[in-house]
Amino acid sequence: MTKKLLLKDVAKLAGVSEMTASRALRGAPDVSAKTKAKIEEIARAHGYVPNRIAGSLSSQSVNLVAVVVPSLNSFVFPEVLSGISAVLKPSPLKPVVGISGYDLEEEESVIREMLSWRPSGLIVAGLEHTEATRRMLQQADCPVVEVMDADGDPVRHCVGISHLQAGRDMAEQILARGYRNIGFIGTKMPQDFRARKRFDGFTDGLAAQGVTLSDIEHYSGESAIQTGRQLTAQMLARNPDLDCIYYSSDVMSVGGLMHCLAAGLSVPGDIALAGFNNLQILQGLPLQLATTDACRREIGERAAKVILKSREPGDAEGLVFDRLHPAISLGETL
Amino acid sequence: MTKKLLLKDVAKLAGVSEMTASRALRGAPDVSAKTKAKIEEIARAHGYVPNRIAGSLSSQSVNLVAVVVPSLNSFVFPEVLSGISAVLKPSPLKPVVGISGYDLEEEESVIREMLSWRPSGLIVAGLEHTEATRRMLQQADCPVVEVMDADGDPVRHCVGISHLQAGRDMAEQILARGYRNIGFIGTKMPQDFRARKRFDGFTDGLAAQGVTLSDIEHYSGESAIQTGRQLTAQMLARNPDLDCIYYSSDVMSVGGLMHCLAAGLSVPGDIALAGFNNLQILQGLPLQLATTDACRREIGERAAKVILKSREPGDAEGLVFDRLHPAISLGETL
DNA sequence: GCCGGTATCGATAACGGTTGCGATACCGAT
DNA sequence: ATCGGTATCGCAACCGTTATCGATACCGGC
Repeated sequence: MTKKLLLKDVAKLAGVSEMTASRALRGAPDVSAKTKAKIEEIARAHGYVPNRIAGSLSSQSVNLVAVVVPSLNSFVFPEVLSGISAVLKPSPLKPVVGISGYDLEEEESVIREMLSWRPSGLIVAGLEHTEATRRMLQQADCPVVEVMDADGDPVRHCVGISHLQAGRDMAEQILARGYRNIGFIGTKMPQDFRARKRFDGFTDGLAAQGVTLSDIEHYSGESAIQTGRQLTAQMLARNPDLDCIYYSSDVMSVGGLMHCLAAGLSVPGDIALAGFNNLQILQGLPLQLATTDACRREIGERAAKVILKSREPGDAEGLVFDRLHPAISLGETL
Repeated sequence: MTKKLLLKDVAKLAGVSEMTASRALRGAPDVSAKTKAKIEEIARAHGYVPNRIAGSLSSQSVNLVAVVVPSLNSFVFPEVLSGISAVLKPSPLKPVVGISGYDLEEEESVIREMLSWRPSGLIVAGLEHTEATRRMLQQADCPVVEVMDADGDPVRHCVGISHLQAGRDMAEQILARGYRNIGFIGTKMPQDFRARKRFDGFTDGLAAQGVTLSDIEHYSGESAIQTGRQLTAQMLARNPDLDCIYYSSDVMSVGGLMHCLAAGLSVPGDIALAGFNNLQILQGLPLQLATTDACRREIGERAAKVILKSREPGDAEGLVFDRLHPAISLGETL
């Protein structure tokens, strides 16, 4: 491991000034093809890696887009991420991920950390934040997009779906098919605001037709097939009359399906099942589970486009509020 | 959105020098409790967010650990990440993730980008890299840990398992249970070196007892339950005598199980199944699938510890080569 | 009341690049 | 040969913070 190589060293080796070397390596104009080739050759040969810390400080620009999501295990956010990456790919911007762990305090500290690097944009999941976070988002001198959720007051740009509406729509579909004895299994609400809204929308939609939930089960921690299976078993044990269960996540409804398979219950004959997200794991199961597509990838794509657009020269900074309309897929379990 | 607030502004507002303000906000010594409180109060009230670009350039230190993995969709790397995060949590270091997309050229560019930020450490999945990448890892002036894989020559530190051995072990277990008509379903090899090694180890283990694979199927793209189901169906259709299938990933073996359920095949009576990784989705399925635990979380934890240790003052920079020993779980499908 | 020692604070010089502008070289046209 | 214009390059200042070291204030002890 040799001494660390600086731009000045490369310049010296090439017999040019630092400035010329800098321009050559950045592909900036005003460098002859010959000197540029020579400088690049020398840089490559010696393994020069530019110091972007210095570069960014000087140029007052950082080609990074901060993306803050609650978790990466939940199957749902990686998809948003890949939408973002795909759109950013042809641009000089790169996404950088931060994890808030479904904790608003943690989110605040992650966002503060992110903003301290002066990114070119910030994408954050959810509309609920601490007061301090909202102030930061307000004052950040880069575009800010809140994604996933469209129920609430975005600080700046927003791309998402209405989870309230998604819950209501599913309630309607379920009622339309004659189910009346309905259970709900979802995450412990304080953590996941969107799941909470789906729950509220769902009960709302039921109430509109005079139906109330027959049973409710909450769990904490990440969703898992195993958890879905166990809670379904418990719920059906204590409430055998249930004819339908709505889950706050597909992962859980898969667990429900697994229980039904094991217990020899017919779906949807004995019990109907519906989840949310339209995760890839639904493909290939014995039955096509009912779900609502959360438009995860498209949300990511659109959010990234908002960031890109606001970098174009004459951008009017018109606030974007993109409400996508999720589609329900009834599958074979409703 | 007001003018951007600099340290000098905070200092002015507090009636102290920049230096004192800097120290106060960083929790550095040599500041009286009273002035510190005052400065913190002012910074908070005005929403001051320090510029870490400038700070890092000046202090010549960046509290970031770069983590480069092939993908975040594959269920496997998020777990490694969470191991890393957990260990890094009590330290000032934060992980930053980069995605190489199972592409060595892309990996090179991601690592170059990462190193240009001068992180405090680099963790990268796999031992296979381009020549240029190896040079960068060699010359990087931060600790570098290659993870997941232990079959090969690490550039510096290494924490992983032998996938060759994992494949061999599974072959042994399968043969020990009397299966002889064995199929393999795995990713298109050039992309995933570790899957390739498991394949090689597996065929090796079979060959040691005079058995050769009866059928092989490759697929490209990410693993998916659906893909596993389809390929299993195809393979069993053209080769009904098969008594066991080994998959390069649990996600695929789940698909295999789903096919068997649908086709009314008894597992392992008609056909035995085994996968790799010990993913969480295996929990809660109708049958406990055979698999090998890839020690994902522990690998992440250990790698992070290597980074932390090398930051301790008198560290001898002894190269770490940690081979973990994955355990096979036979489940109910072998 | 003087002294040495500690607690607290500030001026200055980096850190490693890039922006802005001025300088030089080179070219064809006059 | 001179001139204007363009292509190419370098000098100096600066980006926002922190390391270093020196200055000042304060305090108890004699």
